[in-house]
Formats: sequence, C-alpha cells, structure tokens
Amino acid sequence: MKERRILIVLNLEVLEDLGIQEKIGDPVVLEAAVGGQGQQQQQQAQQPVHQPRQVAPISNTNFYGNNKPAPQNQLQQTMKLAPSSTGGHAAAIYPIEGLSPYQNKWTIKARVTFKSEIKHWHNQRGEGKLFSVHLLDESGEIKATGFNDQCDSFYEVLQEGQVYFISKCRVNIAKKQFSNIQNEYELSFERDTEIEKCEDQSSVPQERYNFVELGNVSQIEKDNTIDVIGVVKEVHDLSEITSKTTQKPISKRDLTIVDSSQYSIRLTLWGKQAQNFSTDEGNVIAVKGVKVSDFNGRSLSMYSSSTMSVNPDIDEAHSLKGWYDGSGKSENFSTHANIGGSLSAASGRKEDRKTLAQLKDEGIGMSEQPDYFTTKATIVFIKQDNISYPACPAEACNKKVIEDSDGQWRCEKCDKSYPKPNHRYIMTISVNDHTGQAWFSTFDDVGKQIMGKTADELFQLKEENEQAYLDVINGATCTTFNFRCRAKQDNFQGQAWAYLVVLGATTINFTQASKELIELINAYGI
DNA sequence: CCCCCCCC
Repeated sequence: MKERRILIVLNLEVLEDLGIQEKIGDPVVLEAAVGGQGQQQQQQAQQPVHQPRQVAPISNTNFYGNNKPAPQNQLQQTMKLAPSSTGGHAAAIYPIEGLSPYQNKWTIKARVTFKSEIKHWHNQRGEGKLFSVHLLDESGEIKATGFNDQCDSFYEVLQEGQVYFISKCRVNIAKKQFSNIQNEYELSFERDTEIEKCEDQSSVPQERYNFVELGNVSQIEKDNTIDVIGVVKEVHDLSEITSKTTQKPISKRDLTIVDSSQYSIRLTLWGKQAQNFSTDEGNVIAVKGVKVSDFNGRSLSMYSSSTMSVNPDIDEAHSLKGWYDGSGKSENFSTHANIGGSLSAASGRKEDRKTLAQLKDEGIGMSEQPDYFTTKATIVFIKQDNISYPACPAEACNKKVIEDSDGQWRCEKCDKSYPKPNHRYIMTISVNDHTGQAWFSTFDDVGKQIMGKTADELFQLKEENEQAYLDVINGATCTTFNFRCRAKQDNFQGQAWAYLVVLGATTINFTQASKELIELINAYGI
C-alpha cells in the first residue's frame, strides 16, 4: 500500500481578509518539507520503473494497465477556484484523487463518463432503488451512487458525458470487489449534496484509459478488470442464453477484436449493450473496465458498468486505424488458447508448459502438493516388461485378477471369477525433448492412444505373432505427443523422486504448435 | 443501503 500522509487541520485563525489569492506566502510541497524519507521516495519515483513488456497492476488495486497513475504533483495543479454554486463563497475545486473521508469541504468538477440505469432491489434488509455514475477529472475517477430520494433528485440531473460541480457527498471506502473504478473511495449522494452543471464543458477529460495490449492479456489473471483498445474484426449475431443463476434469458453478442500485437480476442457484450451494438468491422473500439475471463485461454466480457467508445479521438485509436487499414486487415492473428501457463479450460487447473529439463531444475513433483504440467516430448523407449496387466472385466473395477487352477480369472475385489481378463496398459515410457529425458507412467487410455490398439489386442498379437507385436512397439517409438501430466513425490528405498503420470496425450497439431512457438518468440520482445 | 454481470 502506498504511503499516504494525512494532515488534519483542527483549527485556523484568519489573520487578515486578503480576498481570494492564488497562494499566500511561499508554500512547499509537504513531502519535500518532511525531508529524509520523503525525498528518498521522490527520487525513487523518478527512476524509470516501467518495463515495456510487463503488465503491472496500477497502484495497489488489481486494475492492470500500461500507464502509471497521475503523478501527485498534478493534484496541486488541479487546485483551482470554482465559481460558486451556492452563491457568496467561492469553493476550492478539489481533485478527485484527493477526496477522502477526512475532509468534507470540497467541490469536484467532474465529467459523468457512465450513468447506470435505475436499479430496484429487495432483500431481507429492505428494498429501494439506486443509480450510480462514474465521475472523472484530470486527477482520477470515482464512482458515486444515489439511493432512493437521491436517486429521484439526481438521476435526471446527471447526464452521461456532461461536466458538473459536485459537493457535499459522503465519502465511503470503496468495495473494490464490486467496482471497476480505480479509487480507494466512492461517493454516495446525500440529502444536502449539491450538483450543478458546469458552463465550461471542455476542460475535463472525456475518459481515462489504461490499455493492455491484446497480446499481454494472457499475463492478466482471470477476473481482473482492464481497458483494451482494438479494431473490430468480426461482429457475431445477437443470440440469447439463459442465465444459470437467474434462469432468465439474456441477449449476448460476441465480437472479435484485434490489435497490432497480432492477437485477437473475443469480447462478449450482454443485454442492451449486445442488442444496440451496431459498429461495423474495421472500426476502433476502446473498452473500459472489462472483465478478463479464461475461456479459450483468455477472453473478455463486458460488465453493465463497462463502457465502450467507438473511434475515440485519441492517439491509440488513430494509430490502430492506420495499422489496420494498411496491413492489419490482411494479417493473421493469434489467440491465447493453449499457451503455456494458461488455465486449462477442461480442468480449471494451472497447467504450465515445461521442458523436461525444467522438471528437474524446478523440482516439479518434489513437493507435498502434486504439480500439473504439459510438455511436448518424443517417446524413445517403451519398457516391454509389464506393458499391461490382466484386469477385472467388471465395469470400473480394473483390479488385477489372478488365474485359477481351473483357468478362471479371480477378482478379489468383486469376489468373483471370470472366464477371461481384460488387459489394461501400465506402460513406463522414456521420453526426450531437446532439453532432456524423463520416465513417464501411462495407464490404459493413454496406452491405447500411443499404441493404437487396446491392451487386449496387443496381448493377443504377442501370443500369435511376436514380430507383428514388435512392429507395433517400434511403430509407437519415436512418436511425439503433447503430454498432460501430474507429478507427485514418491519414495523408493529412502530416495525421493518425482512420479510422473500421463493424464492425457494429444498428437501434435503442427499449425497450433507453430503458433505457440511464434508466441514464445514474440514474448522475448524481439 | 446494491454488489447480479450471466453462455460455451
């Protein structure tokens, strides 16, 4: 948490009525005046802390972006004097970033960048209605909510896009989990809140963004909130789904957006935003406060409080449009599907892609908790003793069966005998990649994939035609797969080792594999 | 004082 100095003025005495002054005397910035630590912090702040390819959270929120928050000294610049909204006394215009519960005599001059619809609620604690707005000035942004009477008073007054003087609100600690606004605090309108439309509508920024390049979205964890800017590549038809939680139907529209990082990503719009979307392919959209989801590697989903601006008049939009109309239109785009370190949609577990050398170097499978990883490797050797075992043929039993003296196969677990067993693979294979070697254990499903035959078929073949059997083994050797594995620590004669079990294997899709390699190369930022 | 943000 960033250190914050609070100065509470308990009393002051007016020595002389000087009227309204820009400043009195020769005030100095508080931090510098404190000396020592304060100066050190300032010097640190001047260091180039920003690394180009890294996507760092802004301040201590989980809001990600490329821009640093507004520097503190901007706050002083924002301190100006406002025309009175109440007649008589002039009020100091306060920067939004300076609002806190410790000070309530302020007026902000802010643009409404978003206004929600009126929402009605009823729960065990009561019922009511509310609306909320996002307020922006050059220092920052804040959410403000009007409940019940204040909903009636201010809903029509506040219009999206307009600039207002606002004062006398309550300042509460923001509930970050419910907000995509970057502020420690949020406002609620009170009975004596004053809101007045500002004559000068131009001096407040339209919106503030912290764009994350589409290629960097994989670095953002699921459920975080980001801003993105991209060119609309595809507009999918409006569809309707039924919400699992509310059982209510809701409109949905998927867009595919792209940017010059040569990544495409799906952006889902909901409800009215989905219905009203009418922007054609080739236009730039800037989207603020969208949710990052892990579907298909990474995708984006609009909240009802997310906002979209079509072809905004900002540098990023102009350069993207230039890029797209020039070359981008005919380029190919990567997605974040199946990238190393992404979350597997199937299991929801983190499955890092590892090289075989990394397994050893990083001690994978040498800790209490199992590790999961994927790796691309080639089978170089299949151990032929114990390639399969005779298993109980009963559904989902799989217990090893023993042949009786009368030729029946006995299962201890089922307490039954069967005329013949069902063979199941328990292969141990040696795999290699360009970095090293490992032993993997595989069971029936994966064994079938590797051999292209059931263990029963292979067992039969070995009995009938030894050479044909060896041909199958040889055919499976030197094949390459993407292996999905679980690593668990085990002990053998007092020696700890990593027991690596293959949970699934897929053959190499060369198009996909090439894309992944290109992504890896791009990640070096060359 | 709401706080759900949906699907595959």
